[in-house]
Amino acid sequence: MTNRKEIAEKFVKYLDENFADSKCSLKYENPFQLLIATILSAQCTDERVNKVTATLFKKYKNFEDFKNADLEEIMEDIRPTGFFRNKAKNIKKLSEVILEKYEGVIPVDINELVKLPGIGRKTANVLLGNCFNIPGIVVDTHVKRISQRLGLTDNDNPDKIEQDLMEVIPKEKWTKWSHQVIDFGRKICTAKKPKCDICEMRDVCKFANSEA
DNA sequence: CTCCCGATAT
DNA sequence: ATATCAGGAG
Repeated sequence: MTNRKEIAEKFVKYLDENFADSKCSLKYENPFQLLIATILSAQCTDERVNKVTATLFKKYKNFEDFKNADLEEIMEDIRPTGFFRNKAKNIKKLSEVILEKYEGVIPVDINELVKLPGIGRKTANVLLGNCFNIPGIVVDTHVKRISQRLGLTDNDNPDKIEQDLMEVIPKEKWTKWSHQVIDFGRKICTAKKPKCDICEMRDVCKFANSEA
């Protein structure tokens, strides 16, 4: 009998041994840049986001630049990241709100952040964890898939998955753990053909044991 | 639940 | 051709 807490402990240990130096793979120099980069990262690889932001941040250096920019032009500038119409609208609107309601300062509070257009708990937790040292579990596509495969959650809703994970992962590890799971998801526990043969979690993994 | 959406891997 | 990528909003 291996329960969730035991699986979580084993997983934390495994990740620390194999993904010790995982960190944010989005490139940024300040909270403004990480916020924009994370919005762009929805359903897009970080590699592509980095390619776009490399030139994007030379043109747009702060929220004023996005607020004053033409919407159509922002769309073209971020087009390769996909969902470019929604993302451009959200970035422009969010820039206006931060300037007008928050006096140009990003609110360091998840309950305020998620009120902003285009920002959900995933994006908010990325920003808070990496720029402000506020622990948060980032439930993205990798964390969701792997948590379900390992049986760390039975839920499909990201908010509920986040709650389930907060119960079994030590709070001080939340941010680091999220980066580690994402690296694990990219290299071992991939969506398509997971490398169960070389995965040390195999013996406690429902998914691995349900495969042929 | 659906829609938004381009680029790459399989 | 289809699945997938650091999701969020209506």
